[in-house]
Amino acid sequence: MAYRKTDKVTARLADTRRSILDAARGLVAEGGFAAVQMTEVAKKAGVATGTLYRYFSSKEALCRQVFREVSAREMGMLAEIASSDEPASERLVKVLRTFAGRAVRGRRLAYALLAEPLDVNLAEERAFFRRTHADIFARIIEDGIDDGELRRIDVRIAAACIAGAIPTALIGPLAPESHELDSNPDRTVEEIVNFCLAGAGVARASGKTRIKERRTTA
Amino acid sequence: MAYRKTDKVTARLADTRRSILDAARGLVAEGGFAAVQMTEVAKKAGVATGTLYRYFSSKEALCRQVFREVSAREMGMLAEIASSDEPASERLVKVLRTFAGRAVRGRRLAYALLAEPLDVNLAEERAFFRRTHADIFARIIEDGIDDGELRRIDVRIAAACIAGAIPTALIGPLAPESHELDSNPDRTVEEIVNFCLAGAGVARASGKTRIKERRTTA
DNA sequence: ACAAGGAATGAACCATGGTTCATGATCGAG
DNA sequence: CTCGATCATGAACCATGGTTCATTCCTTGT
Repeated sequence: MAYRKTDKVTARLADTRRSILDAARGLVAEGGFAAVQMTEVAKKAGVATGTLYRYFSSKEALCRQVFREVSAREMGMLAEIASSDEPASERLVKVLRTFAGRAVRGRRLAYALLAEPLDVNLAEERAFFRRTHADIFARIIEDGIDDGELRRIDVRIAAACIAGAIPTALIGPLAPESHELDSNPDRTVEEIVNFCLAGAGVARASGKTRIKERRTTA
Repeated sequence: MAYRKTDKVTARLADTRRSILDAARGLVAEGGFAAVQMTEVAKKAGVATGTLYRYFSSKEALCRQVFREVSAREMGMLAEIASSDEPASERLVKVLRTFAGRAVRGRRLAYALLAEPLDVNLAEERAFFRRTHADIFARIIEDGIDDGELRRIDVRIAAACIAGAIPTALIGPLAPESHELDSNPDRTVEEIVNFCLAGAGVARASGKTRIKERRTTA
């Protein structure tokens, strides 16, 4: 007979694959998908460029995989909260806080996932990611309406609004400057969450918002 | 003496410049900035590719100019409404309706301006465009708060939320499918506007104000 | 009409960066 | 140890699309 992969080899292959994915993910975390160049990935992973193509059929395939892995973690987190059995408004608050909070803390990665200019192939992946978000929001809002907790609105549109408002307010070019954000991310998150809740018709249980600053932009 | 541009020549030059810009704008309207290729622009404008470089120093310069011209019209429109002396909540409603309404009707162009993946140079231009939007929203909200019409919120964040929610809900991958949108764009617009108003704390006075929106569309 | 520019041309050029492939190293089985 | 098969290598290749520039065509003022 000829050749049959032994476990050790299989493991090594898996390792290499992992290290390629890790390298790519690292580049994304540093400079977004724009910074993913095959030569760089190879260098960082400690393999030759040609090797990349033994594990991924193309740059696109590699990037897709990275996108999936990174986004899966986020989605899972939100999905879990969403499926708890608390009242809808409570779940909504938690989901929004988690979404906004995680984005604010991992801004670079969040930017790559949500807002970075990227080409059509990856845009597809992002579309899925966003749709999933929106679905999670929509589901909760729908529950809330069914239970009479929320006023009747078009859940899909409200969900889309939320899915757009949060990233833009946090990480888009409109976002408060980084230092500002870093100095008090929780305030910002809270404010954004409030906007979305109000938009979705959640009667703001918490009475205190204590806001002082009110800045006119330039 | 040698040569001095005559008026006729100056006019012709201006014409050529215009036709180049128009050609580029046309391509943007059809396929976004991604569809702007110098050879295509030249063909469409009826000139040689080299000629383009007599009028614009680079592709980037051309695209920037196109972006500015297109976005200026939109911003002017909103700014005008915003500066009227109606009560803030009224202005806010009008501005949002106009923004959303125009985007929905010129979805392709709106996509190019607001959401299309584009490279950093143009992204700068877009950032300015968005910031201006947000400033307009912020100004109105601030007025509303000062007049006691709106509850106190962080105006910049609310403005950013609005600026993010509208495009996403309308033209992003989350948007209702086109046929759906086309069949009843006004409903969708109204629903989005409602979300934003609620988010900004406008007590929905709505006895349904039928507003004739201004069309100046290209 | 003609000389002296400016304007227009478009094929050639070039930079970027993804992909390939001939070559050599490594591995499994007999 | 040796053979056949797989894996790894990285320099060469290629496609895309923006930019250049030698050449030609037009305009202007005498």
